[in-house]
Amino acid sequence: MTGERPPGRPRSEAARRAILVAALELVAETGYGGLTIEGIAARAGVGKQTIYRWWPSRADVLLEAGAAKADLLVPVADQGSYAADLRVFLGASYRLANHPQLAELLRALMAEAQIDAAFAGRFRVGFLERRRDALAIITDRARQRGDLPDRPAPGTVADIVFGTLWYRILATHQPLDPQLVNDLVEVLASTPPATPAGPPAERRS
Amino acid sequence: MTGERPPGRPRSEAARRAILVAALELVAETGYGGLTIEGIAARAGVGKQTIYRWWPSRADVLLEAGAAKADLLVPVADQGSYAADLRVFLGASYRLANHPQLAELLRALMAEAQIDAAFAGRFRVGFLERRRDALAIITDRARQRGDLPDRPAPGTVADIVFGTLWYRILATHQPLDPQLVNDLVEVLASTPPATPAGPPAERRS
Amino acid sequence: MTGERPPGRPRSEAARRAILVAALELVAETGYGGLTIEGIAARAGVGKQTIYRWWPSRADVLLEAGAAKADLLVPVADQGSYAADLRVFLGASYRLANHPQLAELLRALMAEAQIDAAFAGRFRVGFLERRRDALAIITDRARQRGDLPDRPAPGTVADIVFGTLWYRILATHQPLDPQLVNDLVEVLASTPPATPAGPPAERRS
Amino acid sequence: MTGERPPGRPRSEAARRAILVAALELVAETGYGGLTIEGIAARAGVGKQTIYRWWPSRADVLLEAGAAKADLLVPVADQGSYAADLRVFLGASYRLANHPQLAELLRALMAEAQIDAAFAGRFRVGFLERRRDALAIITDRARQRGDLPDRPAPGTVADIVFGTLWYRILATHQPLDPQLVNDLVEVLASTPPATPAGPPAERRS
DNA sequence: GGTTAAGCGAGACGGTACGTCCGGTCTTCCT
DNA sequence: AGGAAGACCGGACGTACCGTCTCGCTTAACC
Repeated sequence: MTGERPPGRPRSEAARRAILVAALELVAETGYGGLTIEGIAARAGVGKQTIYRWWPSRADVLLEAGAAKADLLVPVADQGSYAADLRVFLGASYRLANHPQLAELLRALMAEAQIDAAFAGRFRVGFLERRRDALAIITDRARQRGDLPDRPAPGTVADIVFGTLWYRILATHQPLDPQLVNDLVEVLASTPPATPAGPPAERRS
Repeated sequence: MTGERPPGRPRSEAARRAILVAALELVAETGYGGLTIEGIAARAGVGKQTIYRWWPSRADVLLEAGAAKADLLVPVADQGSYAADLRVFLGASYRLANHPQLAELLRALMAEAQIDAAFAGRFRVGFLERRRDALAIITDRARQRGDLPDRPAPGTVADIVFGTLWYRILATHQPLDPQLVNDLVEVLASTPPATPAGPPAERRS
Repeated sequence: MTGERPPGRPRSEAARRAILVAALELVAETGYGGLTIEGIAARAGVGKQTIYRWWPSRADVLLEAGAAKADLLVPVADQGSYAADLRVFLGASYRLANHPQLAELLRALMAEAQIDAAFAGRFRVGFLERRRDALAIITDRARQRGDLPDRPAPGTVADIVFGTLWYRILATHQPLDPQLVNDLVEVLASTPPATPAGPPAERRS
Repeated sequence: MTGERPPGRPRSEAARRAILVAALELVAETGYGGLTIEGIAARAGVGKQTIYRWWPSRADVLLEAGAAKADLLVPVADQGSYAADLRVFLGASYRLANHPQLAELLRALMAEAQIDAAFAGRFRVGFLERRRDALAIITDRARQRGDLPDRPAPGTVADIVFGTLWYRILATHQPLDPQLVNDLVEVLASTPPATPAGPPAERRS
């Protein structure tokens, strides 16, 4: 059976949680530049070795602390149309990124991915691709439904959507903006939010 | 007169250049994580103090080394239409970001901006805003010309264009892609590829 | 009765012996500086707790491993005269200390005694004083026999004899030397080699 | 010329002295087991690197701190006879070793020499051999003078003298003892301190 | 034959110090 | 006054062991 216990003292769930909480608090308070393994260990009341035993770097601690949240909090339920699905997905994503603490965490993860190539891989698999997969559910459904525009391929849609979101987080520090959601939905789903009748009147003057 | 020399020995141009070259080489060889002031100084045959005297951080050395290039190499000359202007701008930008050495430099700058708030400001003013200003020339010209779509506001266009570019650089490490340029131009300038009536003479990059 | 068994699982003699053997091997291979509780446990195939349960420190493991040997192997049988007794005692002691493995062990014990005061007490009682007691048998017998010089008191004799032995072990790493035994016997038992009248039958070692 | 300065900032004499003082204080207060590089650095107000730059180990700091003292404080001036020279030398040595602070230092050095073979070599050359050389001055003078007993060779005299001294320091912690000095002088120089007339009356009963 | 009690291998835990790296500052002489 | 050299104080790194603490599992004696 797979349920067998390995020998020896089992891992402390309390220590694991204390470490994740301490890391999130510290990155919110001091920024990623001020985040150190020693600081996390001290705040969590834990030996440094306990951190090194389970995570390869401080960024991996943050990754574990933050990865699940995005999955759980951004819905991909069917809203009846591609445009509606996209709008709900974008709105939830942007709302999430608007929590200062979470935005700081995302900045840290992306920064570390630029510095440490090994972490970049784990970040891609454990976070970025998961988010793309979530969006793929929406585009797949739209294709089956028949209301997916055929020119910006789903992969390009993901590049544009996540690119715009990340740019706001990393470069302008203003992730949320309802108007931006409207513009993206309009541009990608060709469905002006309030004017469903004459969509592309302003396309060419 | 402003042209008066301050007393004492003038700044060594040779040292300045050796430092910039050493920094670029090192960031290309070892990545930003392996870039240190001591390493730059050793490679450039320079005292550490000489670096600290003129730059606030290692990232600022890179910023000076790389900032001017983008300005010079991405043209904003009038191509006759908004779509054409955009296509040329995007193509040049993407081509630039496709140099591995330059992409590594951009990754380093964006990473440091997430870690060091003071540098983030200098990076915004010295690089990001300059790129947005370049794009603004194109949208301003399009507005005067009359072929600027009014729904995605110019600022949003910049978010989408640069967001997609940066996302490719930071997250997927595949910045250049002619198809992506096509899709963005189509989506933002409303030039469906199925409309051969338009002036897509410059489509081939 | 004292022979009653306490409840619970009895101490494992196999583990005890494995620990003593592992400690002796490791101290011989890596020196005392490379001897660790974790290393002993790993080599002996034993949990660390099993060592901590029975010995206060790694040095006490060595003490138990090596203490008995000296008692057993250095004879104090009556040789007929103080000089002869002394000669046999010294010869055996020096010969013992000439085993490299045992010398390394003695060095370790004396070193730890300088570092850990509590161990120093156990070392004195469990080793040093036992050796002095063995020598005291010889001096007592000489006093009763009447051939004990009265000026270097027995305690001083012990200081000189063991001092010289330990100095050779600790400082010069050349414990054994037949000529040294001769000199010490001559100096302490007043048997000038130039006086062939005396009973130097046992001179040749 | 040899007096040329190397380039760069010269070594700080203040830091060097602060480190030696801190090490001596700490070893006296906490014993060698409680002496750490970090503790020395903290007490001296010095970076750890400054210690590692100039000394290979904490014991070498103590060696430098203590080595010169013995040379300076134990006189080898001519007292007119071998016995008198020896008595003065022994008295000064024992008096020196009776300073608790210095005795603790000597214990630390000898202990470390048992643990670290590389340090043992430096200790021998930098301390032990120097002390033997000092004693050799006395035996050489005695030989020239003609009052050196010929049987315990000078090397053996050194083994006995320093052996007894070290044994008292390491094993009994009672280095000084005027009676011990008398006994050693008598035994090695065959000159009872107050009874120069009938030297060896009690030699054989 | 089940209960109780302790020893045992294993290994995670909170700590402390290690020896190294680098940051940013300073002190020296030279240009 | 700038610059090369390099020592300085400081702080975090990642590692090695310390001595302690759970775990599940023997291995006995006792009921």
